[in-house]
Amino acid sequence: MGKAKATRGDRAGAATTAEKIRAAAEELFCLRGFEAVSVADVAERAGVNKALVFYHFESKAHLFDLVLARYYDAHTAALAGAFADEGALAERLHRVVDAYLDFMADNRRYAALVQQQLTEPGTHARIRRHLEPLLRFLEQALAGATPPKGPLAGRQFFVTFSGMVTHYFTYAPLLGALWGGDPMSRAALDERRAHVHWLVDAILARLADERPAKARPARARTR
Amino acid sequence: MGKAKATRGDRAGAATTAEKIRAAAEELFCLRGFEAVSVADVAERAGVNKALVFYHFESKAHLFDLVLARYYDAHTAALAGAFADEGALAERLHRVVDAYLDFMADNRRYAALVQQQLTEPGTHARIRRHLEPLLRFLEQALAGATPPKGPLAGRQFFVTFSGMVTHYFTYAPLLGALWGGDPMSRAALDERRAHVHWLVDAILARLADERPAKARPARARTR
DNA sequence: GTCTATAGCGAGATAGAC
DNA sequence: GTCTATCTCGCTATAGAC
Repeated sequence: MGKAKATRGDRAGAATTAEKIRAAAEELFCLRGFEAVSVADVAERAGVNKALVFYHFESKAHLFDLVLARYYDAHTAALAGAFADEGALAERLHRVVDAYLDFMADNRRYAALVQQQLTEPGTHARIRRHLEPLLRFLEQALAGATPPKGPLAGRQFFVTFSGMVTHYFTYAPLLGALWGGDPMSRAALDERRAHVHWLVDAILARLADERPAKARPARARTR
Repeated sequence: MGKAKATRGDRAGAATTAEKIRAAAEELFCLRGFEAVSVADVAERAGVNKALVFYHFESKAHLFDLVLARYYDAHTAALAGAFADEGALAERLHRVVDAYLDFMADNRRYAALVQQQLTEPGTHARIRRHLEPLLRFLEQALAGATPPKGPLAGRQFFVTFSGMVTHYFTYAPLLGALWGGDPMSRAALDERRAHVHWLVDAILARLADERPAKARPARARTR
Protein backbone atom coordinates (compact mmCIF):
# COMPACT_ATOMS: atom_id res chain seq x y z
CA MET A 1 0.00 0.00 0.00
CA GLY A 2 2.33 2.71 -1.21
CA LYS A 3 6.00 2.73 -0.26
CA ALA A 4 6.80 4.85 2.73
CA LYS A 5 8.97 7.07 0.59
CA ALA A 6 6.14 8.71 -1.31
CA THR A 7 6.00 11.82 0.80
CA ARG A 8 6.85 14.25 -1.93
CA GLY A 9 4.15 16.51 -3.29
CA ASP A 10 3.12 16.29 -6.90
CA ARG A 11 5.39 18.79 -8.51
CA ALA A 12 5.18 18.34 -12.25
CA GLY A 13 8.74 17.71 -13.30
CA ALA A 14 9.95 15.59 -10.41
CA ALA A 15 7.13 13.07 -10.36
CA THR A 16 8.18 9.72 -9.02
CA THR A 17 6.97 6.62 -10.81
CA ALA A 18 4.44 5.80 -8.14
CA GLU A 19 3.05 9.30 -8.37
CA LYS A 20 2.78 9.14 -12.13
CA ILE A 21 0.84 5.93 -11.80
CA ARG A 22 -1.42 7.33 -9.13
CA ALA A 23 -2.14 10.43 -11.15
CA ALA A 24 -2.90 8.43 -14.27
CA ALA A 25 -5.15 6.10 -12.33
CA GLU A 26 -7.01 9.00 -10.81
CA GLU A 27 -7.61 10.51 -14.20
CA LEU A 28 -8.78 7.30 -15.84
CA PHE A 29 -10.87 5.95 -12.98
CA CYS A 30 -12.69 9.25 -12.73
CA LEU A 31 -13.19 9.27 -16.44
CA ARG A 32 -14.47 5.76 -16.98
CA GLY A 33 -14.96 4.10 -13.62
CA PHE A 34 -13.30 0.99 -12.26
CA GLU A 35 -14.31 -1.85 -14.56
CA ALA A 36 -13.77 0.01 -17.79
CA VAL A 37 -10.17 0.84 -16.97
CA SER A 38 -7.47 -1.80 -17.28
CA VAL A 39 -4.10 -1.78 -15.60
CA ALA A 40 -2.58 -1.61 -19.06
CA ASP A 41 -4.49 1.62 -19.68
CA VAL A 42 -3.16 3.13 -16.49
CA ALA A 43 0.40 2.11 -17.29
CA GLU A 44 0.20 3.51 -20.79
CA ARG A 45 -1.20 6.78 -19.57
CA ALA A 46 1.47 7.03 -16.93
CA GLY A 47 4.15 6.17 -19.48
CA VAL A 48 5.48 3.27 -17.45
CA ASN A 49 5.57 -0.48 -17.72
CA LYS A 50 2.50 -2.42 -16.74
CA ALA A 51 4.30 -4.58 -14.22
CA LEU A 52 5.34 -1.51 -12.29
CA VAL A 53 1.76 -0.87 -11.35
CA PHE A 54 1.74 -4.13 -9.44
CA TYR A 55 5.13 -3.44 -7.97
CA HIS A 56 4.18 -0.07 -6.52
CA PHE A 57 0.58 -0.88 -5.71
CA GLU A 58 -0.47 -4.32 -4.73
CA SER A 59 -3.36 -4.70 -7.14
CA LYS A 60 -5.76 -2.80 -9.29
CA ALA A 61 -8.23 -2.79 -6.43
CA HIS A 62 -5.69 -1.28 -4.04
CA LEU A 63 -4.88 1.43 -6.51
CA PHE A 64 -8.54 2.23 -6.90
CA ASP A 65 -9.00 2.30 -3.15
CA LEU A 66 -6.25 4.85 -2.89
CA VAL A 67 -7.78 7.12 -5.49
CA LEU A 68 -11.16 6.84 -3.86
CA ALA A 69 -9.85 7.59 -0.39
CA ARG A 70 -8.18 10.75 -1.65
CA TYR A 71 -11.44 11.91 -3.18
CA TYR A 72 -13.48 11.16 -0.12
CA ASP A 73 -11.03 13.04 2.06
CA ALA A 74 -10.93 16.01 -0.27
CA HIS A 75 -14.71 16.09 -0.40
CA THR A 76 -15.12 16.00 3.35
CA ALA A 77 -12.43 18.61 3.86
CA ALA A 78 -14.01 20.93 1.31
CA LEU A 79 -17.37 20.79 3.04
CA ALA A 80 -16.11 20.77 6.60
CA GLY A 81 -14.56 24.17 6.11
CA ALA A 82 -17.77 25.57 4.72
CA PHE A 83 -19.80 24.39 7.71
CA ALA A 84 -17.84 26.76 9.93
CA ASP A 85 -20.01 28.19 12.65
CA GLU A 86 -20.03 31.76 11.37
CA GLY A 87 -23.01 33.68 10.13
CA ALA A 88 -26.70 32.95 10.01
CA LEU A 89 -27.96 29.54 9.06
CA ALA A 90 -28.90 30.60 5.54
CA GLU A 91 -25.45 31.98 5.00
CA ARG A 92 -23.78 28.82 6.26
CA LEU A 93 -25.91 26.65 4.04
CA HIS A 94 -25.15 28.79 1.03
CA ARG A 95 -21.46 28.40 1.76
CA VAL A 96 -21.86 24.64 1.96
CA VAL A 97 -23.78 24.52 -1.28
CA ASP A 98 -21.12 26.60 -2.97
CA ALA A 99 -18.34 24.40 -1.69
CA TYR A 100 -20.21 21.30 -2.79
CA LEU A 101 -20.88 22.64 -6.27
CA ASP A 102 -17.34 23.87 -6.66
CA PHE A 103 -15.92 20.54 -5.59
CA MET A 104 -18.13 18.72 -8.03
CA ALA A 105 -17.29 21.09 -10.84
CA ASP A 106 -13.59 20.60 -10.18
CA ASN A 107 -13.96 16.83 -10.00
CA ARG A 108 -16.58 16.21 -12.57
CA ARG A 109 -16.62 12.46 -12.57
CA TYR A 110 -16.60 12.15 -8.82
CA ALA A 111 -20.36 11.89 -8.56
CA ALA A 112 -20.40 9.06 -11.05
CA LEU A 113 -17.62 7.30 -9.20
CA VAL A 114 -19.52 7.40 -5.94
CA GLN A 115 -22.72 6.27 -7.59
CA GLN A 116 -20.87 3.37 -9.07
CA GLN A 117 -19.53 2.43 -5.66
CA LEU A 118 -23.04 2.34 -4.31
CA THR A 119 -23.88 -0.48 -6.68
CA GLU A 120 -21.14 -2.63 -5.21
CA PRO A 121 -21.96 -3.87 -1.76
CA GLY A 122 -18.74 -4.57 0.07
CA THR A 123 -17.68 -0.98 -0.40
CA HIS A 124 -20.62 0.25 1.60
CA ALA A 125 -18.77 0.38 4.88
CA ARG A 126 -16.26 2.82 3.52
CA ILE A 127 -18.80 5.10 1.89
CA ARG A 128 -20.73 5.10 5.09
CA ARG A 129 -17.68 6.22 7.03
CA HIS A 130 -17.25 8.92 4.42
CA LEU A 131 -20.82 10.16 4.52
CA GLU A 132 -21.38 9.96 8.23
CA PRO A 133 -19.53 13.13 9.21
CA LEU A 134 -21.24 15.05 6.43
CA LEU A 135 -24.64 13.90 7.64
CA ARG A 136 -23.77 14.89 11.21
CA PHE A 137 -22.55 18.28 10.06
CA LEU A 138 -25.83 19.03 8.39
CA GLU A 139 -27.95 17.63 11.19
CA GLN A 140 -26.10 19.80 13.66
CA ALA A 141 -26.36 22.87 11.50
CA LEU A 142 -30.09 22.37 11.08
CA ALA A 143 -30.72 21.36 14.67
CA GLY A 144 -32.33 24.64 15.57
CA ALA A 145 -34.51 24.85 12.49
CA THR A 146 -35.83 21.33 12.03
CA PRO A 147 -37.47 18.76 14.27
CA PRO A 148 -35.33 15.79 15.31
CA LYS A 149 -37.63 13.20 13.77
CA GLY A 150 -40.12 12.80 10.97
CA PRO A 151 -40.36 14.10 7.41
CA LEU A 152 -38.65 17.37 8.25
CA ALA A 153 -35.71 15.93 10.14
CA GLY A 154 -32.21 16.94 9.10
CA ARG A 155 -31.46 13.56 7.59
CA GLN A 156 -34.21 13.99 5.04
CA PHE A 157 -32.72 17.29 3.99
CA PHE A 158 -29.35 15.62 3.77
CA VAL A 159 -30.65 13.32 1.06
CA THR A 160 -32.49 16.19 -0.59
CA PHE A 161 -29.58 18.60 -0.70
CA SER A 162 -27.01 16.08 -1.82
CA GLY A 163 -29.42 14.81 -4.43
CA MET A 164 -30.04 18.27 -5.80
CA VAL A 165 -26.35 18.91 -6.20
CA THR A 166 -24.98 15.56 -7.32
CA HIS A 167 -27.84 14.81 -9.64
CA TYR A 168 -26.94 17.82 -11.70
CA PHE A 169 -23.49 16.40 -12.33
CA THR A 170 -24.39 12.81 -12.92
CA TYR A 171 -26.97 13.96 -15.45
CA ALA A 172 -24.79 16.65 -16.95
CA PRO A 173 -23.83 14.68 -20.05
CA LEU A 174 -27.53 14.35 -20.85
CA LEU A 175 -28.62 17.81 -19.88
CA GLY A 176 -26.40 19.30 -22.51
CA ALA A 177 -28.38 17.55 -25.20
CA LEU A 178 -31.75 18.09 -23.52
CA TRP A 179 -31.34 21.77 -22.82
CA GLY A 180 -28.98 22.99 -25.42
CA GLY A 181 -25.81 24.55 -24.14
CA ASP A 182 -23.10 23.10 -21.93
CA PRO A 183 -24.29 22.43 -18.36
CA MET A 184 -20.69 22.66 -17.19
CA SER A 185 -20.14 26.16 -18.48
CA ARG A 186 -19.58 28.95 -16.01
CA ALA A 187 -22.97 30.44 -16.76
CA ALA A 188 -24.83 27.15 -16.39
CA LEU A 189 -23.10 26.34 -13.12
CA ASP A 190 -23.94 29.77 -11.77
CA GLU A 191 -27.54 29.24 -12.72
CA ARG A 192 -27.63 25.94 -10.88
CA ARG A 193 -25.99 27.60 -7.89
CA ALA A 194 -28.66 30.30 -7.85
CA HIS A 195 -31.35 27.64 -8.09
CA VAL A 196 -30.07 25.74 -5.09
CA HIS A 197 -29.58 28.93 -3.10
CA TRP A 198 -33.14 29.88 -3.86
CA LEU A 199 -34.31 26.48 -2.66
CA VAL A 200 -32.37 26.75 0.56
CA ASP A 201 -34.05 30.07 1.23
CA ALA A 202 -37.47 28.72 0.35
CA ILE A 203 -36.99 25.80 2.70
CA LEU A 204 -35.79 27.93 5.58
CA ALA A 205 -38.63 30.35 5.09
CA ARG A 206 -41.18 27.60 5.18
CA LEU A 207 -39.58 26.01 8.21
CA ALA A 208 -39.67 29.34 10.02
CA ASP A 209 -43.33 29.74 9.14
CA GLU A 210 -44.22 26.34 10.45
CA ARG A 211 -42.11 26.00 13.52
CA PRO A 212 -43.92 28.31 15.87
CA ALA A 213 -47.18 26.66 14.99
CA LYS A 214 -45.87 23.14 15.15
CA ALA A 215 -43.64 23.02 18.20
CA ARG A 216 -45.22 26.04 19.69
CA PRO A 217 -45.46 25.81 23.47
CA ALA A 218 -42.61 26.97 25.74
CA ARG A 219 -39.55 28.66 24.30
CA ALA A 220 -38.39 27.75 20.84
CA ARG A 221 -34.72 26.82 20.95
CA THR A 222 -33.38 29.44 18.60
CA ARG A 223 -30.28 27.48 17.77
CA MET B 1 -33.91 -9.19 -31.38
CA GLY B 2 -36.58 -11.47 -29.95
CA LYS B 3 -38.40 -13.89 -32.16
CA ALA B 4 -41.72 -12.59 -33.43
CA LYS B 5 -43.51 -15.31 -31.58
CA ALA B 6 -42.96 -13.90 -28.10
CA THR B 7 -46.36 -12.28 -27.81
CA ARG B 8 -47.55 -14.25 -24.83
CA GLY B 9 -47.75 -12.55 -21.47
CA ASP B 10 -45.68 -13.78 -18.57
CA ARG B 11 -47.96 -16.28 -16.96
CA ALA B 12 -45.96 -18.25 -14.44
CA GLY B 13 -46.43 -21.84 -15.53
CA ALA B 14 -46.41 -21.46 -19.29
CA ALA B 15 -43.26 -19.36 -19.60
CA THR B 16 -41.44 -19.86 -22.86
CA THR B 17 -37.68 -20.21 -22.77
CA ALA B 18 -37.07 -16.72 -24.09
CA GLU B 19 -39.33 -15.33 -21.41
CA LYS B 20 -37.60 -17.24 -18.67
CA ILE B 21 -34.30 -15.83 -19.85
CA ARG B 22 -35.66 -12.32 -20.08
CA ALA B 23 -37.12 -12.51 -16.60
CA ALA B 24 -33.92 -13.87 -15.12
CA ALA B 25 -31.88 -11.20 -16.88
CA GLU B 26 -34.18 -8.49 -15.59
CA GLU B 27 -33.81 -9.71 -12.06
CA LEU B 28 -30.06 -10.03 -12.15
CA PHE B 29 -29.26 -6.87 -14.09
CA CYS B 30 -31.38 -4.88 -11.69
CA LEU B 31 -29.71 -6.53 -8.78
CA ARG B 32 -26.08 -6.18 -9.78
CA GLY B 33 -25.88 -4.09 -12.93
CA PHE B 34 -24.49 -5.03 -16.32
CA GLU B 35 -20.84 -5.83 -15.80
CA ALA B 36 -21.29 -7.86 -12.65
CA VAL B 37 -23.72 -10.28 -14.28
CA SER B 38 -22.44 -12.98 -16.61
CA VAL B 39 -24.45 -14.79 -19.24
CA ALA B 40 -23.80 -17.96 -17.30
CA ASP B 41 -25.47 -16.36 -14.27
CA VAL B 42 -28.53 -15.50 -16.31
CA ALA B 43 -28.77 -18.98 -17.78
CA GLU B 44 -28.44 -20.62 -14.40
CA ARG B 45 -31.08 -18.39 -12.88
CA ALA B 46 -33.42 -19.09 -15.78
CA GLY B 47 -32.72 -22.80 -15.53
CA VAL B 48 -31.65 -23.10 -19.15
CA ASN B 49 -28.46 -23.74 -21.05
CA LYS B 50 -26.05 -20.89 -21.57
CA ALA B 51 -25.98 -21.27 -25.34
CA LEU B 52 -29.71 -20.66 -25.46
CA VAL B 53 -29.21 -17.13 -24.31
CA PHE B 54 -27.24 -16.44 -27.46
CA TYR B 55 -29.74 -18.31 -29.57
CA HIS B 56 -32.74 -16.32 -28.38
CA PHE B 57 -30.97 -13.00 -27.90
CA GLU B 58 -28.10 -12.02 -30.03
CA SER B 59 -25.70 -11.03 -27.30
CA LYS B 60 -25.49 -10.02 -23.68
CA ALA B 61 -25.69 -6.39 -24.73
CA HIS B 62 -28.89 -6.98 -26.70
CA LEU B 63 -30.46 -8.71 -23.75
CA PHE B 64 -29.55 -5.83 -21.52
CA ASP B 65 -30.96 -3.34 -23.99
CA LEU B 66 -34.25 -5.17 -23.93
CA VAL B 67 -34.48 -5.11 -20.16
CA LEU B 68 -33.60 -1.45 -20.08
CA ALA B 69 -36.14 -0.49 -22.70
CA ARG B 70 -38.89 -2.21 -20.74
CA TYR B 71 -37.96 -0.27 -17.64
CA TYR B 72 -37.80 3.03 -19.40
CA ASP B 73 -41.18 2.46 -20.92
CA ALA B 74 -42.70 1.42 -17.62
CA HIS B 75 -41.22 4.46 -15.93
CA THR B 76 -42.53 6.89 -18.49
CA ALA B 77 -45.95 5.28 -18.49
CA ALA B 78 -46.17 5.42 -14.71
CA LEU B 79 -45.41 9.13 -14.65
CA ALA B 80 -47.38 10.10 -17.72
CA GLY B 81 -50.57 8.97 -16.09
CA ALA B 82 -49.88 10.99 -12.98
CA PHE B 83 -49.32 14.18 -14.95
CA ALA B 84 -52.96 14.13 -16.01
CA ASP B 85 -54.37 17.60 -16.24
CA GLU B 86 -56.75 17.32 -13.32
CA GLY B 87 -56.66 19.29 -10.11
CA ALA B 88 -54.52 22.15 -8.90
CA LEU B 89 -50.81 22.25 -9.65
CA ALA B 90 -49.87 21.15 -6.14
CA GLU B 91 -52.17 18.19 -6.41
CA ARG B 92 -50.75 17.15 -9.76
CA LEU B 93 -47.20 17.39 -8.52
CA HIS B 94 -48.03 15.33 -5.47
CA ARG B 95 -49.49 12.69 -7.75
CA VAL B 96 -46.34 12.66 -9.84
CA VAL B 97 -44.13 12.40 -6.79
CA ASP B 98 -46.22 9.53 -5.51
CA ALA B 99 -46.05 7.72 -8.82
CA TYR B 100 -42.31 8.26 -8.99
CA LEU B 101 -41.72 7.01 -5.47
CA ASP B 102 -43.98 4.04 -5.97
CA PHE B 103 -42.27 3.08 -9.18
CA MET B 104 -38.89 3.31 -7.55
CA ALA B 105 -40.03 1.32 -4.55
CA ASP B 106 -41.38 -1.41 -6.82
CA ASN B 107 -38.21 -1.45 -8.91
CA ARG B 108 -35.60 -0.82 -6.32
CA ARG B 109 -32.50 -1.21 -8.41
CA TYR B 110 -33.80 0.84 -11.29
CA ALA B 111 -32.20 4.03 -10.07
CA ALA B 112 -28.84 2.32 -9.83
CA LEU B 113 -29.26 0.89 -13.30
CA VAL B 114 -29.91 4.28 -14.82
CA GLN B 115 -27.04 5.85 -12.92
CA GLN B 116 -24.77 3.17 -14.24
CA GLN B 117 -25.91 3.85 -17.77
CA LEU B 118 -25.01 7.48 -17.35
CA THR B 119 -21.39 6.52 -16.88
CA GLU B 120 -21.32 4.84 -20.27
CA PRO B 121 -21.41 7.29 -23.13
CA GLY B 122 -22.85 5.61 -26.15
CA THR B 123 -26.03 4.90 -24.23
CA HIS B 124 -26.71 8.59 -23.79
CA ALA B 125 -28.89 8.92 -26.84
CA ARG B 126 -31.33 6.37 -25.54
CA ILE B 127 -31.52 7.81 -22.04
CA ARG B 128 -32.08 11.20 -23.54
CA ARG B 129 -35.00 9.92 -25.55
CA HIS B 130 -36.32 8.43 -22.36
CA LEU B 131 -35.95 11.55 -20.26
CA GLU B 132 -37.09 14.07 -22.79
CA PRO B 133 -40.84 13.48 -22.48
CA LEU B 134 -40.57 13.54 -18.71
CA LEU B 135 -38.79 16.86 -18.81
CA ARG B 136 -41.40 18.27 -21.18
CA PHE B 137 -44.19 17.03 -18.94
CA LEU B 138 -42.81 18.87 -15.97
CA GLU B 139 -41.96 22.01 -17.89
CA GLN B 140 -45.50 22.14 -19.20
CA ALA B 141 -47.02 21.50 -15.80
CA LEU B 142 -44.94 24.26 -14.25
CA ALA B 143 -45.33 26.69 -17.12
CA GLY B 144 -47.75 28.89 -15.25
CA ALA B 145 -45.76 28.98 -12.03
CA THR B 146 -42.15 29.39 -13.14
CA PRO B 147 -40.31 31.68 -15.52
CA PRO B 148 -39.19 30.18 -18.82
CA LYS B 149 -35.50 30.87 -18.21
CA GLY B 150 -33.00 31.27 -15.43
CA PRO B 151 -32.52 29.62 -12.04
CA LEU B 152 -36.23 29.08 -11.51
CA ALA B 153 -37.01 27.57 -14.88
CA GLY B 154 -38.81 24.26 -15.00
CA ARG B 155 -35.75 22.39 -16.15
CA GLN B 156 -33.93 23.24 -12.94
CA PHE B 157 -36.80 21.82 -10.95
CA PHE B 158 -36.70 18.75 -13.12
CA VAL B 159 -33.19 18.01 -11.93
CA THR B 160 -34.12 18.93 -8.39
CA PHE B 161 -37.21 16.76 -8.13
CA SER B 162 -35.73 13.74 -9.82
CA GLY B 163 -32.63 14.10 -7.67
CA MET B 164 -34.66 14.25 -4.48
CA VAL B 165 -36.49 11.08 -5.36
CA THR B 166 -33.84 8.92 -7.00
CA HIS B 167 -31.12 9.87 -4.57
CA TYR B 168 -33.10 8.33 -1.78
CA PHE B 169 -33.07 4.99 -3.55
CA THR B 170 -29.52 4.97 -4.77
CA TYR B 171 -28.39 5.80 -1.26
CA ALA B 172 -30.84 3.49 0.44
CA PRO B 173 -28.33 0.72 1.16
CA LEU B 174 -26.25 3.25 3.06
CA LEU B 175 -29.04 5.10 4.75
CA GLY B 176 -30.05 1.97 6.57
CA ALA B 177 -26.72 1.89 8.32
CA LEU B 178 -26.51 5.65 8.80
CA TRP B 179 -29.97 6.14 10.22
CA GLY B 180 -30.84 2.88 11.78
CA GLY B 181 -33.94 1.22 10.45
CA ASP B 182 -34.74 0.07 6.94
CA PRO B 183 -35.19 2.96 4.49
CA MET B 184 -37.31 0.69 2.31
CA SER B 185 -39.86 -0.06 4.98
CA ARG B 186 -43.39 1.19 4.55
CA ALA B 187 -42.93 3.72 7.33
CA ALA B 188 -39.65 5.06 5.97
CA LEU B 189 -41.03 5.39 2.45
CA ASP B 190 -44.05 7.25 3.76
CA GLU B 191 -41.78 9.60 5.63
CA ARG B 192 -39.81 10.31 2.49
CA ARG B 193 -43.05 10.86 0.62
CA ALA B 194 -44.20 13.37 3.20
CA HIS B 195 -40.85 15.12 2.98
CA VAL B 196 -41.04 15.55 -0.77
CA HIS B 197 -44.66 16.65 -0.60
CA TRP B 198 -43.69 19.25 1.95
CA LEU B 199 -40.94 20.47 -0.35
CA VAL B 200 -43.26 20.73 -3.31
CA ASP B 201 -45.58 22.87 -1.23
CA ALA B 202 -42.73 25.02 0.07
CA ILE B 203 -41.49 25.60 -3.47
CA LEU B 204 -44.91 26.50 -4.83
CA ALA B 205 -45.54 28.83 -1.93
CA ARG B 206 -42.29 30.64 -2.49
CA LEU B 207 -42.87 30.86 -6.23
CA ALA B 208 -46.28 32.38 -5.62
CA ASP B 209 -44.77 34.91 -3.22
CA GLU B 210 -42.08 35.99 -5.61
CA ARG B 211 -43.72 36.09 -8.95
CA PRO B 212 -45.61 39.34 -8.60
CA ALA B 213 -42.73 41.02 -6.78
CA LYS B 214 -39.97 39.96 -9.13
CA ALA B 215 -41.21 41.07 -12.51
CA ARG B 216 -43.04 43.96 -11.00
CA PRO B 217 -42.60 47.19 -13.01
CA ALA B 218 -44.95 47.76 -15.91
CA ARG B 219 -46.95 44.72 -16.71
CA ALA B 220 -45.39 41.59 -15.35
CA ARG B 221 -45.39 39.00 -18.05
CA THR B 222 -47.65 36.67 -16.23
CA ARG B 223 -47.17 34.49 -19.25
C1' DG C 1 13.28 -0.47 -9.81
C1' DT C 2 12.44 -1.72 -14.33
C1' DC C 3 11.75 -4.72 -17.98
C1' DT C 4 9.91 -9.18 -21.00
C1' DA C 5 7.38 -13.06 -21.07
C1' DT C 6 3.80 -15.74 -19.65
C1' DA C 7 0.75 -18.02 -16.49
C1' DG C 8 -4.06 -18.52 -15.42
C1' DC C 9 -8.59 -17.46 -15.43
C1' DG C 10 -13.17 -16.06 -16.68
C1' DA C 11 -15.77 -13.96 -19.96
C1' DG C 12 -18.63 -13.72 -24.43
C1' DA C 13 -19.56 -16.16 -28.23
C1' DT C 14 -19.65 -20.20 -31.74
C1' DA C 15 -19.65 -25.10 -33.85
C1' DG C 16 -22.00 -28.76 -34.61
C1' DA C 17 -24.33 -33.10 -32.93
C1' DC C 18 -28.91 -34.32 -31.60
C1' DG D 1 -34.75 -25.62 -30.03
C1' DT D 2 -31.58 -27.60 -27.02
C1' DC D 3 -27.41 -29.47 -25.68
C1' DT D 4 -21.84 -30.27 -25.04
C1' DA D 5 -17.59 -28.84 -26.14
C1' DT D 6 -14.60 -25.47 -27.44
C1' DC D 7 -12.60 -21.22 -29.33
C1' DT D 8 -10.75 -16.69 -28.58
C1' DC D 9 -9.74 -12.86 -26.30
C1' DG D 10 -8.61 -9.58 -22.64
C1' DC D 11 -7.69 -9.17 -18.25
C1' DT D 12 -5.13 -9.41 -13.55
C1' DA D 13 -1.23 -10.90 -11.68
C1' DT D 14 3.45 -13.21 -11.32
C1' DA D 15 8.23 -15.10 -12.52
C1' DG D 16 12.47 -14.02 -13.19
C1' DA D 17 16.31 -11.75 -15.93
C1' DC D 18 18.69 -7.38 -15.78
